[in-house]
Amino acid sequence: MPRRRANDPRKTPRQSRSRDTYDAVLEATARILETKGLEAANTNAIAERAGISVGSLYQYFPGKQAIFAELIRRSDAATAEGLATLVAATAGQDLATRLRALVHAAVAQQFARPRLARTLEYLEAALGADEALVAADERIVASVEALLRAHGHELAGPPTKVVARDMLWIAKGMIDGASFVGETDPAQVEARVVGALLGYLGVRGAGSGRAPDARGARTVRARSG
Amino acid sequence: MPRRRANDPRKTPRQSRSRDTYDAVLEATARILETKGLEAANTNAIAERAGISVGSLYQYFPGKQAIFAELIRRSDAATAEGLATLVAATAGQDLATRLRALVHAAVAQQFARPRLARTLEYLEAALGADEALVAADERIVASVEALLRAHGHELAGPPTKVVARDMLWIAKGMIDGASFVGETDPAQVEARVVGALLGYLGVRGAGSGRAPDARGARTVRARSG
Amino acid sequence: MPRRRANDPRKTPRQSRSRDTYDAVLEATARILETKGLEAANTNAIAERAGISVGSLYQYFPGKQAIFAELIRRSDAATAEGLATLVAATAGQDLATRLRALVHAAVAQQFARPRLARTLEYLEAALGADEALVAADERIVASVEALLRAHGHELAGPPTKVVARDMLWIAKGMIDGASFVGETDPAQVEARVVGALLGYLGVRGAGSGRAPDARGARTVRARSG
Amino acid sequence: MPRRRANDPRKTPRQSRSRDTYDAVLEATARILETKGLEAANTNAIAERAGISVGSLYQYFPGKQAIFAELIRRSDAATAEGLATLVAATAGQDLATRLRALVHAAVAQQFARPRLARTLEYLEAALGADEALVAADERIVASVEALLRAHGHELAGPPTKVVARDMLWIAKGMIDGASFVGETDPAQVEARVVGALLGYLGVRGAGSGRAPDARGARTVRARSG
DNA sequence: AATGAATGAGTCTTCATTCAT
DNA sequence: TATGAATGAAGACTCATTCAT
Repeated sequence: MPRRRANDPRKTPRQSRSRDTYDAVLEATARILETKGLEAANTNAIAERAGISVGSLYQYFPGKQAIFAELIRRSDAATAEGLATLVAATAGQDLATRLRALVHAAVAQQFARPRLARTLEYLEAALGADEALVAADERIVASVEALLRAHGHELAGPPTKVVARDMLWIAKGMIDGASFVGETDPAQVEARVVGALLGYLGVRGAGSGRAPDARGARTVRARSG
Repeated sequence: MPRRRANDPRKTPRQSRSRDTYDAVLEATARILETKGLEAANTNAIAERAGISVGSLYQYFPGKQAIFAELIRRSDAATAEGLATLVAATAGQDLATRLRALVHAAVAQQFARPRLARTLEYLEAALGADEALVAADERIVASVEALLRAHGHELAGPPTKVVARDMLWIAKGMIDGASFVGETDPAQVEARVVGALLGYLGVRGAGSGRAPDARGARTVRARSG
Repeated sequence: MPRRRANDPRKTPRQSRSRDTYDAVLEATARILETKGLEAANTNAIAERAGISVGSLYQYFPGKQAIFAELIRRSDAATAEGLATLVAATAGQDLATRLRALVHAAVAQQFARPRLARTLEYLEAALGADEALVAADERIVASVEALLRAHGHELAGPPTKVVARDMLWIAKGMIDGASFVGETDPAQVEARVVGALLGYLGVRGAGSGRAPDARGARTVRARSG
Repeated sequence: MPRRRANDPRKTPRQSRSRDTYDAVLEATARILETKGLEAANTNAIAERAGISVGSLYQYFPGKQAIFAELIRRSDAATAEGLATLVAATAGQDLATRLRALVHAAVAQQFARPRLARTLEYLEAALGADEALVAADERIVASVEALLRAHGHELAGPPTKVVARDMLWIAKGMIDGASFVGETDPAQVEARVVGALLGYLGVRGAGSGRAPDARGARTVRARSG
């Protein structure tokens, strides 16, 4: 429910002391969301967890929603950043290898704080878009698009942007699902996600140098059906 | 404020009058979730929308959470039911066709009430599992497993159950994403999802009788990377 | 500070039970304003004094300001009503006598709850006008206008309406002042106010049958100045 | 929240720098009261408007109430001063002329900052009397008393002090009222107030050299009533 | 069974005041 | 002396739940 006030932070803290307090609020909120969920994330609890008073909290954020908004912004910005970095760092390698790197990072993040990720996702939808959010999202999609173009995807099928988004949703869906169901081995998840992405692209993970079935990929015998 | 009481409905109403009231509460809740979101779904609003008094509401449900829980249960049960029916109804057809049928139904449901679906999903995670929920989930997975087995999947790769789950998460991720981003053409989404699922299974949609790139599938040229 | 919500009561209570609660809130507020002042009139205190819970208070009023607004409305309506009644009841009597009756009532009201009257006055200005308030004010002025016309005022000087307003302000100023300074004899105040009003109208209280100086009126010898 | 501390300023600043800061606080408060009202006059806003820090504010005033108190004191002192000066300056002129001068000043002040005047009045009543306030009030009344005595009022009617007070309240009532109702022409108001005062004193404004009805005074035909 | 008024704990937010720097 | 970050008590308002009718 969007409040009347904007969800932008009240003051951008420059001094390190302020910066610390600011970050403490965000981290406290993240911890509460992770451990007790959205309902437990009230301003008093956040302030207490951050080791400050409610009054101080309101000196940095105009309201509770703004804390959530900033948390989402940071999370999305970090993802965008990480993705771009990884895409750049793996330039020259083959597609499967590069995807594996990206998926590895995504899985790691989700498995670190599954509930937080899920809650922020819900909040992102509930709070409504925001310039910064849209920008981060664009960067994320752009990174994947760049990757696809580097491997010749633009030649066929739906627009690259659509394909990039689909890949992101596939990965997100599978990773969320796995963590929700309680899977414990990130490597297994990772392998299956990469398999799914390559499958979606119509590329069998041939170049990976190992049997496709080893961990993730699979084949369905063409039978009666 | 989540009470310790169970989330089971207070009584399973047999009489049709009671049944109507009970359903009215659920439908009212669904409508509010869809149109105004979780924050607006308070017991007073629900009762009013359902055309009854709060007191009556509490005659059928032990608390607000129980209404949500039942909504989720029904939604999941309906999905399980529908899936099983579709799988049975399409017996003998080829895999791609059968998947297309399933995905079609899933897309239709999500596009009908996107916000409701997303909110229930969040609530399902926030409220925690529940016998009935687990049961429904099992049935859903089982339907897909059956489908896979019918087409010879059990022979290779990860356990069929894991594959089934992955497929469900892939579909859910893509469909949610598409509706979130505001895609308007269900057919497009459907085609891409089917493509992704077949790709994941290592089956190129050859049997579908039309060019794979037409709507959903795509190929990546093997290049340098 | 006008709140976002309107200052109209939430529901106009028809049943006597509700009506009682509604009135209890208003009376409690009046009592607190009279005895402890505006700062002490918080919703918790009001509810407690009214013998109800805060929740109930909010079932009848959308907010604190609305309680004040209604209090003002009632006070102004009562004044308008009383004035109109008195003017009608004294028809046929001479002007001085009629004014005396009006002033008598005004003094009585102010002396009954001086602080309440003053606070409501402040709030009326702070809250800003309101249809009902304006209407009551019109009726009040109209009563005095009628009185003036009945005694032939319309023939000379500023518009009757302006004169009527002046008279009201004169009376209000003097009565407030007297009660503020702590005067204890209402009769004295009353006599002086009547004298001032007649003097303003250019009518010496000749017809009153007693020496003008007896209690209120006075004469200044025309001397050097 | 009224603390128990006295409302006296913390220190009477002698140095001009301190004096400036002190005055800046008072002026800032006055401006806020005038433009945004009492609710907006919080210490942070005052300090900001005064161009100082809250800390500094508390170096000069023991609390918020003390600022208001000093503002009232100054306002009343200025009124007392102005009145005394005007009375002295107009010595030898006739009563109507002298009253006109006083009323002119009063109207000018009220029309300059109507909301401020009204709010201070409310605060004066709410905060309760204070030595300095009482002293200023005595001086104000004394000025009017002196005026009356100079024109022979002491010979008849209620004590001169009472008459003086009445005159002050009449003027205040009318002027406040006029500004509240939104009258825009100070001259009109002025004329009517002078008329009312002379009428109260039993003096028709004969000496003023113009028709009494022209602007302010009026006559009521002695009719039946 | 149904009603809906009543409850009051809990939540968000403000702001007068203090105090470390 | 000045600063302004920090404090936390207090206040407005909501809403899940109960219960008298």
